[in-house]
Amino acid sequence: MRLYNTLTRRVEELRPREPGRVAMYVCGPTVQGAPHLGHARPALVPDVLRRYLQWRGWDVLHVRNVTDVDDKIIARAEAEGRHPAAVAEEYTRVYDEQMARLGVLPPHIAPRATGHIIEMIALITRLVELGSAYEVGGDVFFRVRSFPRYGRLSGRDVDELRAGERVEPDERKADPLDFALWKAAKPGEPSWPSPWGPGRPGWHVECSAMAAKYLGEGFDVHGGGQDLVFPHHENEIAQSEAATGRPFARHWLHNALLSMSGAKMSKSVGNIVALGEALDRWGPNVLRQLYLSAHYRSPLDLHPGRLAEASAAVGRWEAYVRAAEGLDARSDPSLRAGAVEAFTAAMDDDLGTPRAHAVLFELVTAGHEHLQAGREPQAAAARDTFLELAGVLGYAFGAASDGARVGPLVAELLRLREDARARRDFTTADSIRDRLSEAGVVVEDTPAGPRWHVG
RNA sequence: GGCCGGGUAGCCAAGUGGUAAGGCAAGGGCCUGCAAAGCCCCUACGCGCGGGUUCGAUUCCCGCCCCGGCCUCCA
Repeated sequence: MRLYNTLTRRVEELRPREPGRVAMYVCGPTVQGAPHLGHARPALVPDVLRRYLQWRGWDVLHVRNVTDVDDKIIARAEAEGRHPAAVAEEYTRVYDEQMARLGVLPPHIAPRATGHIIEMIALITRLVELGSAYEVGGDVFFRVRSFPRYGRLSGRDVDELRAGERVEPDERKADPLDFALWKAAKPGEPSWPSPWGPGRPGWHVECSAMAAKYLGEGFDVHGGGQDLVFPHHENEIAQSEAATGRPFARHWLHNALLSMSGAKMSKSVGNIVALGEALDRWGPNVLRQLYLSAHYRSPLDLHPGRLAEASAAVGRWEAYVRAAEGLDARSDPSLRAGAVEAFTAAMDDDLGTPRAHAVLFELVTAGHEHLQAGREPQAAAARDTFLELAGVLGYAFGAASDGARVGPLVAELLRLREDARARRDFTTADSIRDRLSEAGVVVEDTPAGPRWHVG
């Protein structure tokens, strides 16, 4: 398995600390509101990596944190007259629920920042002892220039950073580059006791503390959105490595961002699409197809028509699964072997999901050809291989349970329609089909009789 | 200004030092009572622009242009 490593700017072999066992930490949500389409990509990319590695027989330990204390959560709580923890709790649930709908496997551990204040205080204390951090009036800052490798991940030179250019720096900092590890409590804000007085943690320190707690030093993969490379991940490295003297994470995985018709997705532009609404409208497979149709390191631009394309693609897949339903599974092993080889080659090469999609399309085309030629074992093998590989990417093709309750009714109507067709009463036959279509039931005539599905 | 991505057909998107996967859309055909689904055919003399290296470059090198991101606790 080869993966691009932001740290080295190269595609490198993924060599886990323990052979066959990958420890992965991914930056999760700040639970300040409902997730939007942009939040889905950094959840889906690690999900696909994890599913693929597991399919290849590796063990994966997946940790994704929840940032449940932060300025925006506090601001929202204040505006709504609620306790910040209530806001965080609500949106943690919303996030988990929507990730489940998207088909993202839940992480094995989902630590919350507020549950790890003690670990963070211990880390900060250590940094203060070592001289890497200093306290000023209840705040504690990390001394960036004390960490020689600062800037390595993001390719920045400390002397060229324009800290303070866009935002007035806190004048108590010894250096404008320094960042907060601990923030003294302000009235009305949540706070915890600490050696520096009541306060709350800075953002970056939670990931350092929680990754260390659950994955230890030098774990394998650390992931997140590209926008987190600087300063968040740079700061995580500085804090962690300054404290331990050891490498923090071996492989840094960053997904490119999403744009909407060429524009950044942001509240001020007003082009945010809520993940929940997109799921309602398109369903998990279509969204997943959309995200995986581009390589994870390429920017993904959404515009009208893009979702429709993904929907058409998934529709083609679903149509084959339906067409090959019920075929005996006496398989043609050569068919699976070839597809698996192409699929594996694509995925091993830095998670080449677009090429993996091509393998799926080719399986579907081959399957239809076999089906049309009456070669059922091969058609069944194409279906089974398709379902297996699509499953590795997280696609789910369940039975059409939606229609179960109306099945007998539809069957009766189709029987009436067949009678009409036998009489060449096409007006009645088409009327029945049209009415079913209006109700969401698609009818397709085949040599073996009519088939129907919801959709 | 610095750093990081990206610029391949109408749209999306792989890929390679030797002549461009796959999908969507469009067009033609087959099948069908008509559809739907499916199958077949068709679609980039060209891979942002200009140089260079080479027998040969879209793929390597140099310069430039355009788009996006980060440089502020944005996924």
